[in-house]
Amino acid sequence: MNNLNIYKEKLRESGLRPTRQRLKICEALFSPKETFHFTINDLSKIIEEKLDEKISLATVYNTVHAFKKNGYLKEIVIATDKSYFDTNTGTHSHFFDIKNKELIDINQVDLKDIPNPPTGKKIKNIDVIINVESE
Amino acid sequence: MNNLNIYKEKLRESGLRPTRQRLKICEALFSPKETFHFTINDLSKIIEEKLDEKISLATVYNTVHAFKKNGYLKEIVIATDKSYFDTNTGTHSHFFDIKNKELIDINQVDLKDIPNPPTGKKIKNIDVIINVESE
DNA sequence: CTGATTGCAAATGCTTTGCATACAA
DNA sequence: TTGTATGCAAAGCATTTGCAATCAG
Repeated sequence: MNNLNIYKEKLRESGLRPTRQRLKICEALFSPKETFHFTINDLSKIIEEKLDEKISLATVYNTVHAFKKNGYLKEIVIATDKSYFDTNTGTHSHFFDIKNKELIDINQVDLKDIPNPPTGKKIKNIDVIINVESE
Repeated sequence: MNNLNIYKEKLRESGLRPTRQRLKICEALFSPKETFHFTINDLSKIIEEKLDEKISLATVYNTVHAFKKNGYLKEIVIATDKSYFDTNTGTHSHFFDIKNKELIDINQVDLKDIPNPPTGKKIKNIDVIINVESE
């Protein structure tokens, strides 16, 4: 695997030891051509079924959070009971179909006017979710 | 209490029986002059401490969901592990300070261009959350 | 070696459910 | 009376934690 060394390097840069588990997780997340959305449970299943490796849930949680902190993943805030993540870390927005929990990336939606934040606070980021439903 | 009959009427209109518990919840939610944000647990505490009544959590959950379904409450989608609700049911947006879990209402933020939804789907509503942090 | 990482199982916290009891109409 | 609502405790889930065993450097 050629990407292996890239992943190792990436991890080391972030002060994360390139363990077998983390490399598998990198493979699952970053080797697909297209970016995608997933829950922790999705990811765990992908690794188990497609990459033939069983990684403890605790480790998957740890790693996903570490990756998020280092900017390799983004969390998507939607009206669900679980956390969704996105391997697309560029600035963009989403359609969300709450019925089938389907997420679709779209170009960033710009606002007409960005309101001034309360005194003493600064804007960190803006989440825009366009909720849709089947007609 | 003068509002009592208004609440009773409102509940009946929605096919909800005006029980003692539901009326207390109405009082907690709709008698304050200002709208506000809350979690189920917040609401439960308010009723217990300020209205001197202990209502089962299950009932509070039931009622809040019934009120949401009938449009008396809105749910706010933010990056937290619990559900937040808003007694302000008008169209508006929010600032959210993730550190202290503080929500602030703002006028609705309009988008420059609303992207076309995927074929066969229609837009239901758009959530805009402006995440802020203390400087 | 030595601290970082893993994995398991237990714990946590929010929310939902089942079901007997109480209540509104 | 009769279906609705309540309340309790138990169950369900997603997520986190504690800690001993394992691994990377």
